[in-house]
Amino acid sequence: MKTIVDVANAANVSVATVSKVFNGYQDIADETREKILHIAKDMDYFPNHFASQLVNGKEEGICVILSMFGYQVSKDEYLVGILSGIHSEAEKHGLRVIISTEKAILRDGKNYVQFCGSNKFMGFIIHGLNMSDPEIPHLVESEVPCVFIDITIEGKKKVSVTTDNEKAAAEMTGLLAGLGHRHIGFVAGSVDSWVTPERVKGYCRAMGELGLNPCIIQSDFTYPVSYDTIQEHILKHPETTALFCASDVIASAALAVCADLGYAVPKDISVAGYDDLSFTSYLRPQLSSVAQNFFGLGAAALSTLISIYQEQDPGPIHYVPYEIKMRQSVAKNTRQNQESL
Amino acid sequence: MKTIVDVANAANVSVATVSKVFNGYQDIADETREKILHIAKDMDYFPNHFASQLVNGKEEGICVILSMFGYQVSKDEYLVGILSGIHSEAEKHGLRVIISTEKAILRDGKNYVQFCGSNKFMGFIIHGLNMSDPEIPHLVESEVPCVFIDITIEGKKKVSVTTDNEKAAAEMTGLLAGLGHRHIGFVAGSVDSWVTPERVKGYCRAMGELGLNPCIIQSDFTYPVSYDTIQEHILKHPETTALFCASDVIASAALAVCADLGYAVPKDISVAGYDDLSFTSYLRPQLSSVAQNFFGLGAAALSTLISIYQEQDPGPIHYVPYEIKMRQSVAKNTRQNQESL
DNA sequence: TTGAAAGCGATACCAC
DNA sequence: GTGGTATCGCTTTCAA
Repeated sequence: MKTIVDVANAANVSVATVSKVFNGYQDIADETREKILHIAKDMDYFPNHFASQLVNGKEEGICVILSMFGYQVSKDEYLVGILSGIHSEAEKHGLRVIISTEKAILRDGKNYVQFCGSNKFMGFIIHGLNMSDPEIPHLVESEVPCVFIDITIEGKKKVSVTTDNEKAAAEMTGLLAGLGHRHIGFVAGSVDSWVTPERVKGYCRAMGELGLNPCIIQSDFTYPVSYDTIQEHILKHPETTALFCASDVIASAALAVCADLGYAVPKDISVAGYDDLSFTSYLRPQLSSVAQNFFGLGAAALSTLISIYQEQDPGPIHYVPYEIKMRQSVAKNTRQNQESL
Repeated sequence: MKTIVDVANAANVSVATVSKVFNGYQDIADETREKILHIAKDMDYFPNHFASQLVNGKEEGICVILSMFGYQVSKDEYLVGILSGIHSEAEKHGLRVIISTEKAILRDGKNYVQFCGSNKFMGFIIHGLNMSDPEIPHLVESEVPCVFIDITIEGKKKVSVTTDNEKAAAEMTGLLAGLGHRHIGFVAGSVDSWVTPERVKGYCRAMGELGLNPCIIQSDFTYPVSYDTIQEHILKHPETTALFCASDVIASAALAVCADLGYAVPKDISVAGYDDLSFTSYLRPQLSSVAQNFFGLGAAALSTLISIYQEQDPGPIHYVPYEIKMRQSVAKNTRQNQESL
């Protein structure tokens, strides 16, 4: 690989001059600049990033920690949305983004704080964090800027970015009730997920305010478990006229259960999902859902990280707007089992 | 941030000793090593990555170029599969991976070759390349190791990694024909995608070998366009008993068209997709599909890149095995319009 | 407008 | 076992 010395020699100037050209200094003769630029391009020279970083020590990278990355299982579309949002925003600021897993960071016996310092990162964006990781407390106590997606963690220079799950769940519940539904079941996702209690809370609050009895159907985020759980529930509670599911995958299972049990959606049962992944509109009936803005979540995570890094205080939590999409799978309640009225 | 000097001072040793401890040298007294390690951890010191890189110049990073990243539109689940595979493999080799877009690389007037050299990357993994990019020819002519996913490009240290689209399409076509289908339509994706002609070729070859008339329905990879195109075709060609779609999204549209037109799937029409994204099993009927191994594609891309980098010659193209998943949406042809027999 | 030279932080060879 | 120091490639101040 060519170095600045090679370019300087070829151009018959000093390395200082070459350096100045690449760093936008204006006190260089146009002729000299052109010559240097031309020669550099010709030999595919560009300043060694490590050497530059070493001397002018400005951090210009951020690290995204994706716990579940590197495993066969992780193939969820929303991750692409988040990453895409992060990149889009990073591009605007000229920041480079490194995606890593805990395992990769922790190798060689180092911890997150050391890793950040060693690489001069502005901070971390963390998603899907495994809270049992013993190194996390140390990170949280440090002053390393961190943005957590979909989980709240308190600490200095620590901010959470998420959808307002409680509000969204409450709103969807209200909409279902507004369509005349009284027996609205909520199919909850995994208990160990941070978003689960939030969504349950919103649902329960809304039901309470409406004077309705909440009914939680505890499932997880997988299709097969959801299918079985929902089927069992419907058989036991035929009075159910609406199912609000904590994810679109769960909602797909609900749709399948209804079809297999001979219930028409939305005529007999209304079904709503959460996330609004792209396949929801491929389903028949098309799924109503709480649309999370994953791209926005990623973009917000990055811009929040920048502001923490710049010593601003954006507050402990930042909500990214959601949108409720009503499609074919939800309709007015037409069944007459509204004994609670 | 603390430097090696701070640690050396605190431990009352020289910087050389500290350096040796962090580089696994064995000629250090256990006692000294422990002391240094302890002090370092205590002040969250870890060798500055840029300084280390500068002196021992071993490249240990690879760059993934994702053209369509950073845009709202890209939210396809398969990207996560590919990235996940790349990361999984990178972790094994202790390589760091940088994900970037052309735009981010090309800023400051540099090109791909310069970017690679400046960052001491082992090479690039490129997906979704925009071939009209004027800088690409220069990269291809260079000796920079590159692995292209789903596109073939010839050049020194240039290898393609892909699913054998032609073979897979031919195989699926053969399976459909084996079930008695004679009028098998192929719904093709965007013409400007590299995989499209490959899949068309496989389909046509199989049809030809079976003595059947190929019938290409030209669409793109979007749902709405596919819906309209397929609907039009079915109305014009009611003899069609099977639709082989170039993607699962297209196949979802086909399923919807059939439902809306009153055709039962698979009784009246069989439908097959391509990709096997996770939502295919949420559909009713569950979609038969050519399952691409996206994780494997990513992992293979990285290991191939390593071998090119090491001056091995893995050949111009590497195929990652696919799998054909037969589910509910495909069945034996029961219609009697087999006039071509 | 250009260049000499002092570092940036870490590594590794060579003495001791 | 430990330490002195040249060196990696580049940036930037200061002089010329």
